[in-house]
Amino acid sequence: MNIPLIRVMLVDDHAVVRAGIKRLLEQESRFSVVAEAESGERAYVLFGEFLPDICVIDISMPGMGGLEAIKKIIARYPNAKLLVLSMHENAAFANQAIKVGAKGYLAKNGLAEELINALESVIKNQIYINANIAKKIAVESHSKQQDLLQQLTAREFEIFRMLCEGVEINQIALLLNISIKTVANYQTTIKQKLGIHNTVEMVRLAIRCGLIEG
Amino acid sequence: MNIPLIRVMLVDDHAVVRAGIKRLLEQESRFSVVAEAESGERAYVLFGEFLPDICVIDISMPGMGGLEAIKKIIARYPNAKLLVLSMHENAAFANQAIKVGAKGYLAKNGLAEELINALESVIKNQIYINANIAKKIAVESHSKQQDLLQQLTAREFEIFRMLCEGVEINQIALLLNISIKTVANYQTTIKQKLGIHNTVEMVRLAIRCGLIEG
DNA sequence: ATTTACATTAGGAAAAATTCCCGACTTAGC
DNA sequence: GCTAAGTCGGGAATTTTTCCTAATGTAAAT
Repeated sequence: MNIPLIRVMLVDDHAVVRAGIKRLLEQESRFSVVAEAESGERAYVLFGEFLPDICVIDISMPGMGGLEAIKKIIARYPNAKLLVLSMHENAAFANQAIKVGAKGYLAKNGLAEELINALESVIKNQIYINANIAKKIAVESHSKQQDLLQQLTAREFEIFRMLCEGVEINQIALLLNISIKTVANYQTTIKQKLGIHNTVEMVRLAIRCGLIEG
Repeated sequence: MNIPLIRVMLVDDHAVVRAGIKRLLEQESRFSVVAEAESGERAYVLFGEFLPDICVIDISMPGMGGLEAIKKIIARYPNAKLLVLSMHENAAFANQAIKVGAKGYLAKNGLAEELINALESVIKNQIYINANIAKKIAVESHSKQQDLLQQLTAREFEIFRMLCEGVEINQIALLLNISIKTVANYQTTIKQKLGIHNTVEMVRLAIRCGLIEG
């Protein structure tokens, strides 16, 4: 009896990490890495080309970023199985990832076995969220700051993150293929929702929430 | 003829990354991962216990962090071969790592082959630094962050700090009894001197320099 | 003592960013 | 079909930022 291999695609801007995970998965003889992408843009293209059974994707990548890639992929392939493997063990990121259509969220500091488990859960059409993060979601979701971030829509959150990363407005517009005006307007509503009056407060809030590092 | 395996220790807070790199190295049949640590504290303890031929270490870890661990290890074992594998392709980080005694610095977005090369260079008592980063060091080494702040005049520094605290320009003008125009002009020259293009970078620089808390 | 350098202070003009208000379009849910 | 919410962006007014210029004061250098 020959069980077909699960065809996996890896998306991460770190080649070493990709190569490592590839070895890791292929050692489990039921996985086969059929494609790798180093950016959100490439991920979208390659997903259509290879139509993998599942895609492991990092969300904090330069350029388009993972969330946007997930959104674009899900828009075209609503049943795409996307498992987020992030360095942020952070409720806000996990929430947003699931909101835009990811089927799982897992921190890189998890065990290798957990990655395998997560992959298999998602393959079985389940949603997988790391236990620690699930706990954090439960705990943090009652903190004021997290509530604030929860108010943001997916798009707002995404733009908020980019703004806090220091990406300039015209760059954001370019990367997201929307007008500068739209980004500027988003910025205003984001600040309003977060009760923030200037850029400095915005960055510091983002740091407090673990969205970006100091 | 039996070549002895090179005994490697891995230090990274991401278990998945560790496991991946372990597979990656052990596929190259001349490496053997003899120990793994998930924190700087553990790294120091385990290094003494296993005395590996070489240690691959991430510097951005929670807790003690990699730099501090490197310093402690080098203090006890000055000939320890420590290769930094970091997510930051950044001259400042590389400088710091080498300064505290690391024998190599490599970004995670490099190729898997580069990791192997780096390991072998360091084993041969060479210093290995990724080409891109070496270039960056050459360029940036004359403008270290702390030196940057030293460039600012007293008034500039004062206004810089207030700006980073989130005090609005008209408030600053009021507090210092000078014109809003003056404050605005200062802001421009401050950004120029610091090589900064927007408010976000300004805040993050201030946090990195310990001027304000995240 | 006079020059030189530079820090501090601003104004004017132009450019860029932000805000506020509004409308269009799409999608999900009842 | 209707409604609510999310996404997108134009128009106009306002604010912020930049760039240029220049007046002062002060301290070090010649």
